[in-house]
Amino acid sequence: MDRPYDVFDDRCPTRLVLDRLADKWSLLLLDRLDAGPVRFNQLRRDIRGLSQKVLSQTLKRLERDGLVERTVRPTVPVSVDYALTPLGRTLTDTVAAFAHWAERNMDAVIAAQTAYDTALAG
Amino acid sequence: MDRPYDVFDDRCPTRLVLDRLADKWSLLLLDRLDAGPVRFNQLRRDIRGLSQKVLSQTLKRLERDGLVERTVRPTVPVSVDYALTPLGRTLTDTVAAFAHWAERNMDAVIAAQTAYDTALAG
DNA sequence: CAGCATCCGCTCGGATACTG
DNA sequence: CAGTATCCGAGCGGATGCTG
Repeated sequence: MDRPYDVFDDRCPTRLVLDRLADKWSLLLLDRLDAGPVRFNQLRRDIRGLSQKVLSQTLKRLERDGLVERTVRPTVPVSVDYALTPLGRTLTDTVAAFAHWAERNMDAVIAAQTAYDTALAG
Repeated sequence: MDRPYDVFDDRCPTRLVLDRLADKWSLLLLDRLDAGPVRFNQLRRDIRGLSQKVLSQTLKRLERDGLVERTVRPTVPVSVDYALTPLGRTLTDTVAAFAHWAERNMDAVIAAQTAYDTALAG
């Protein structure tokens, strides 16, 4: 079969999707949602440094792309939780791999940075 | 063992690494370099839409983080090629998964977007 | 060929205040 | 609780021109 989509082509629509996914907040959100449905303010608390505005924007985009599902429960006051769709769930392994990579290889990265910087200074 | 690093903590250094990796151009570069060493202008040509300035910046950051190795060969004129380090190679599976995901699930994403948009319009 | 330097528009994203 | 609305500064990144 031929390749209908190619991320290396800047006119390919996959670029737009890649642009959304290749985002710090999107990755952290998808990773956090893997454990199960989470409510809005809980996400805000869990993902440190994520402002309410950006959280709202990012969730909306992920929902539009079909990765996240928004559920409103008619309590008083209203409660909303976010969960991964089946489509979104196909990404969690990859997303988790990313986060795990940073945490597991941080020391190697720091070492490389130090070596790089001292090589310039020397 | 305890967890020395936590990407959900905004004071954790892994956030900085995640920020670098969670970038469209970094992902495309790492993916492109998986096939083997590539020269500067070749990368520029292969990754459509990537400007020379951003290519240069991104390569330098990836080199500093220890993911990419820069090799200068004393030809005339000088030729430079970039390759993945062993550390960088530990990421390529994940990176490839991302790119492949976008290409393979594009139709589902488009369908979700259309449904989302028409739901708003209706 | 493989970059660096500069200019600059534009968007991202933080802070703040307000609503059902 | 779960958002929306607005303001605004910082920086990403494209365009252009120049170098060894």
